[in-house]
Formats: sequence, C-alpha cells, structure tokens
Amino acid sequence: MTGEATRDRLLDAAADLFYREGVGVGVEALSRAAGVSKRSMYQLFGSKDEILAAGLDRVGPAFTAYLLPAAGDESSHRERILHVFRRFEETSAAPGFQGCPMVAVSVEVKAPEHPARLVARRYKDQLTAFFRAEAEQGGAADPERLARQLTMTFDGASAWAVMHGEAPDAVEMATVLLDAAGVEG
Amino acid sequence: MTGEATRDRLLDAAADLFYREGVGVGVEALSRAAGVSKRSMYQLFGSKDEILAAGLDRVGPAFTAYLLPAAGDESSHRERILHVFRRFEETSAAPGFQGCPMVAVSVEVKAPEHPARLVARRYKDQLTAFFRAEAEQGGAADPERLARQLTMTFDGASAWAVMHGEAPDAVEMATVLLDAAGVEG
DNA sequence: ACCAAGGTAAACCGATCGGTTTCGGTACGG
DNA sequence: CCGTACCGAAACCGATCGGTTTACCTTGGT
Repeated sequence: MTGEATRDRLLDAAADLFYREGVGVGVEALSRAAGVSKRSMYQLFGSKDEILAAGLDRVGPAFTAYLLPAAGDESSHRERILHVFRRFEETSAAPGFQGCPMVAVSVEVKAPEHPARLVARRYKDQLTAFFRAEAEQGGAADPERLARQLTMTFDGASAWAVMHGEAPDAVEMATVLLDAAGVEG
Repeated sequence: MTGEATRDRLLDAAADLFYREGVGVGVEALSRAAGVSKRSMYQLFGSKDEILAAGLDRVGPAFTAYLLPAAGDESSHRERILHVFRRFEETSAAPGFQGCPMVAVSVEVKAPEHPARLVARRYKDQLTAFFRAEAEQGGAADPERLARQLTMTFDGASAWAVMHGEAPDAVEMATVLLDAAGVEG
C-alpha cells in the first residue's frame, strides 16, 4: 500500500474516532480502527497531537463544502446564508450528532495553542468570513457584527442539539437576525 | 475531619479540576488536588462518573446564582434578562475561561445518558426556564421561542469566547432578539 | 479508658496510556 | 535477481488509568 493511502485511511479514522469518542481515545485503538500499524503512524506523524490536528484539517474542507451553498448557486445572499442553517438542521438531528467538530475539539483540548485548536479556529473563521461576505453584499447594516451573530447562532444551536438531543430552530433565529440587520431577499 | 467537609472539599476540587483540565483527569490526581485519599473518595462515591456528576451538581447552584439577577431585583424583565449576558461577558473575558461548564461536560462525555450530562441539562434548563418566565412577563410574542434563542445566544457566545479568546458582544445580540420579540423595558 | 467511625498513606490489581523498537515480510526499481 | 524502502505484528518502555485493599492513625462519645 502506498504512503498516501495509508495516510488517508489513518486521518479518516482519526477524524471519525476522535469525533465520536473524544480526543481521549488511545493511539492503540486508533491504530486498530484505521488498520494502520502504530509503526506507520509514528513514521507519518510525530505525535498523537499532530494526528489530531491533521485529522481535523482533513475533514475541514468537507465540513465547509457541506455547509456552504454550491459554487454555482444563484440564490439571494439571504438565502445563501440560510442554506447553512438548513444544512445544520439536517445533521444535528441525526443520531450520534456530537456538536460542531471544530468546537468539540476546542472544548476538549484545553491548551489554547494546541495545533488542533488552531486548525479548528481556521475553519470556524472560514464560516464567519462567508457570513460576512454575504452580509456585506446583502446590504447588512453592520456585516461584521451580523457575521459574528450568525456564527454564534450556529454554535449555540449546536450546543442545544447536543444537550437536548434535538435540533432547535436555527433557521428561524438566523432569520430574525437577518431581518434586524436589514438583509432582504 | 467530618464527612461533610471531606465530601465538600472533594467535590469542589472535582468541579475545578474537571473544568480546567477536562474530564480525563485521573482519580489519582483528583485525590491529590482535593487532599482526600482515594479510599475516602470511593467510600463516598461509587465511581469517578458519580463524582463528576456530583461535582457538577455542587457548582450548579452557584452557576445559576451568579448569572441570574438577585432575589430582590426590581428592574424590568428586559433588564433582568440582559443581566445574564452582562454577567457572561464578565466571566468569559477572564483568562482560563473554558466555556460554559455544563456544555463542556456534555461535549466531553459522549454517552448521552451519563449522570453528569443529566445534571448539566438540568441546570441549563433552569436558565432557559428563567428566560421563558421573564419573556412571558415581559410580553414577548412567543416566550418559549425567545427563551430558546436566548439560551442559544448564551452558548454560542460561550463557544466564540473559547475559540477566539475574547468575549463577543452577547448583550448586543440578546438585545436584537428582545427587540424582535417585542420585549420592552 | 476504651471503642468504634472515619480518616490517611500506600501497596496493589490488571489494563491501558503515548511512544519506541525489533523483527520478518513483501513489493518494486536497478 | 537483488537491494532497499516501506509495511504490519508485536514486544517493550515507564507511567498512569479506575478501582480495591491492607494497615495504621486520629477523633469523639460514653
């Protein structure tokens, strides 16, 4: 097996396992689940922390691509923003939903400068940047502020879903904020 | 030392340590930090999980008392709600803030029926219930919905603070929602 | 003065932690 | 046809995991 494939299998398993069971899972269990020997793991990465960060970085693009509207999307800026919250409501209702993976890692890893936390923040900032750009083009009174509020709505709804086992109405709340900011569509 | 005091010292240390370092801390470290022998720990509680739940339950009342306005408070319902977010902004700016302890435990512990998660949800529901009561008396169009939105604002702001190391403007966002729901004051 | 009750310290249990190393293959390029 | 680069299996390292147990000590009530 080529090194690329080994690396991919490892990181996929890492992302999945760390999300489902928490960052406390041991490298032994990870090795087993990934079908990759510890030897190979430690030749590809220097430590479990690096694997955690790289695993997050691997699912990051899928995370973004799933939430954001498709490339050729033609709907209004308001609708493009609401698309994110519709996607959210889909996933958060599914069994086994453990909250936003970026937030989960940031909460579980206490060291603020841990590489995985930097990765998590990067993807979360991507989401906020998307909101800001759409808010701006949508004519929001204060795009920066609205973007921050929408991101908080996303993560607040995520926390609600974790604690109550059911998705709250995130689209509705985003709508209120869009209305207040004067984003039509 | 009386049994009460031992129990209290243990639970205080547990709440503090589990919050600061995560639920992964070992019972050995907890025993050391609390100044309570493992023997005593396991006579008072049956397992680490029970200690975790009991520790959360011990700080719960302080958590609620800190956020909610004082008993004899005379301000408007709107102001009483905003009081919670002002309190939040105080704490979330402090160094070592790791997010809402109730959410943190719910994220770190993956088993949905873990006793500690039931405790966490109970206190979070207390907060939502407070919002709902104030929203109702404040003349909100849909008190239940507003209460849910305010709780999501609280937890969303908490997540933002964890990821960015600085408190977002939660009071401002709550204000937008109060305005939209027609709560004056 | 004495005896439980309840505390501590510390050894101990098997399992697992993150991480390293050894060994034996096996596939591929010269 | 052979070297070598990569791989997996598994032993191994000291440390720690959650939890139990033994042995000793302090304290308060009678």
